[in-house]
Amino acid sequence: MASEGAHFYKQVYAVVRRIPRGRVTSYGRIAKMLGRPNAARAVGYALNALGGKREADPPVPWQRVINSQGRISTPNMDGGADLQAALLRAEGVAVSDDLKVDLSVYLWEGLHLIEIDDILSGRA
DNA sequence: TTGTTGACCCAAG
DNA sequence: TCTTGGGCCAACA
Repeated sequence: MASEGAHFYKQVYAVVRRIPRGRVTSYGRIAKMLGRPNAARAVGYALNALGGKREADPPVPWQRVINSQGRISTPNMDGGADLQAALLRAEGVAVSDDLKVDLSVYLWEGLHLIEIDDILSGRA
């Protein structure tokens, strides 16, 4: 594979970038894709680091990542949660007043670990 | 190396 | 629906 030099962060970002517009997925789901079914916290940590800049280069659609309850867990500070809801709505995702998304409709199943490897190899 | 923290997940009550 | 408690992982001091 493309060397394990790729850190967990990179893998997380790679997967998040593959989330189709108008779809959402959960932290745990991403973690499972990376072969770490219980590393949801680490995923959140990665996105938290990204949140500091709000956008990275290349950009990461972090707004499409929510918790398994279909609820936006982004900190309200800096209007993060509100911004996320707005961005999702702009993509056609229905977000309730409680910042909840119907996963039965918008959930993105995700990729398989083997596909992740392909992406990290640069052949997306 | 240890302890703490975090945009989590799951099961119970 | 909300609150607890336990657990797993990665980054940081």
